[in-house]
Amino acid sequence: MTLNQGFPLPAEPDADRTGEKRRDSRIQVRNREKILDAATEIFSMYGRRGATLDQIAEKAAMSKPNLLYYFSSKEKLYLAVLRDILEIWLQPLKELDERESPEREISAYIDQKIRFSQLYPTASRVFANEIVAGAPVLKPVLDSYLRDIVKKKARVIRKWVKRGELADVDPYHLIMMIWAVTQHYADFAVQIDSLLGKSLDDGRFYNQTRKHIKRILMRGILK
Amino acid sequence: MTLNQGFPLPAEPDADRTGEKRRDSRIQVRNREKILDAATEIFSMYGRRGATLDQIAEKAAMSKPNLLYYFSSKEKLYLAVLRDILEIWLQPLKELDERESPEREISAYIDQKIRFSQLYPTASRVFANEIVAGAPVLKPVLDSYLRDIVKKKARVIRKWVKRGELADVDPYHLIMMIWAVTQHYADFAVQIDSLLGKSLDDGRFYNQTRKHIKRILMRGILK
DNA sequence: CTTTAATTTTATCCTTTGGTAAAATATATC
DNA sequence: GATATATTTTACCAAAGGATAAAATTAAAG
Repeated sequence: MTLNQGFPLPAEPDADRTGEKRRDSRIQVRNREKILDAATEIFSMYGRRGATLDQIAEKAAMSKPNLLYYFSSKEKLYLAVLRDILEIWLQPLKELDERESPEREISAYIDQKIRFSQLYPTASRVFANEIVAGAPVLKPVLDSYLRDIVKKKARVIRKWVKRGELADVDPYHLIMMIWAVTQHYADFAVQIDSLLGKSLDDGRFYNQTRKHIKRILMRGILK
Repeated sequence: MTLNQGFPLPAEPDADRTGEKRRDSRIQVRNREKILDAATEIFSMYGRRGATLDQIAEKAAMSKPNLLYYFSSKEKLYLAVLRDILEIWLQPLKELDERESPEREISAYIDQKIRFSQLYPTASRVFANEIVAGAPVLKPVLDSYLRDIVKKKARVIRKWVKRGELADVDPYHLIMMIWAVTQHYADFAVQIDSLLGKSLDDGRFYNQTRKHIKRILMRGILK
């Protein structure tokens, strides 16, 4: 993963990459990524506080002090992980385009969200964990960045409603409904596995899920 | 809270209430409940592993050893909290009755679920946390108890479909969709607060949410 | 090949945390 | 109100966990 760019989280103020040293060596890149992947997994299982550097270091196959050489504290590492996630997470929403039909746009949005659940279930869980925990770290971002984007997109949906292309739905509830349903398949994957013995990794199941969600939701909101 | 009865989690084998002593004194009941409430809150914020006995004890306004007098370990306390939650959580599903119309039954089910999200948001979050974390403790319960109930109720839904009272929906996906959407309002409450400045505590918002969810879902699944 | 800079390891520190022991206090029962 | 039982407090402990220092090793540059 690691497509972190221009993200609105406080760009870690220092310690990591101070004073604009020579940029990431090959080894630097490889290890940072190894750590971020390991951290994502451990944070998804134990949460920001329950996760330990020992576990992460072990999963990343390096010593704890070595890990701390790349991310100077647990908190910074957690931040780095979240930064990566939020960017991917929000991308699809930004693409909702009022000039297209709601049928096409919302359908595509659901597709992308469920795709994300398939591709990055662990990342999704780190995010879920952070929010369920009360967003101790992300709260400011939710209050500003997320809020703005969603407000903008709510306007788009409202326009569709006014044009009579969509039933009279509340934009916010609709968006949250889509989030809830699509993320559920990543966040509550164990439960789904217990009930059905399936996961989104299974291509058949993935498609069945996708279609089912879309069928019900689209029927529910189209005129 | 604390309506724990006949729950399928391993009835704590000993240590608490060994050898059938004289039953809970008034003080016993009061303190157990105080602790369970505090624990629910702390576990919901920090997870099973991130939560500390110190925090829980402080919130319950007693010393740590005193707390340990009532629940002999953190793990036992966590179990006790989960036990309480799961019972309430599953109750509504058990009530789905094939002899009634799906319109009425599913509508009532959604009502009950969203009600639970309003009444016990913190409990819901402890549960969410446990599942997101991979259900380290509840997995066996999901694999047996939950699985059986859901299987039974899936049959009910399938019957409605066959009778032509319901669109051709997959029962499992439908159930999960309802879970996802209703629990979302408790589990991701911070996010909703960030976006809308509202919570289910607000009676107006509660009703608007309830109706909106039902409108879309019912439209989506009724013939 | 050196020399310099980047990376990794080893040893260690201090704090937090789950849990225990035993004394002290309060409550209930006769 | 004395005795037994239940509850609470105080004082600890060992292990875990985040973090640092400094030595050792490896890689890069000239």
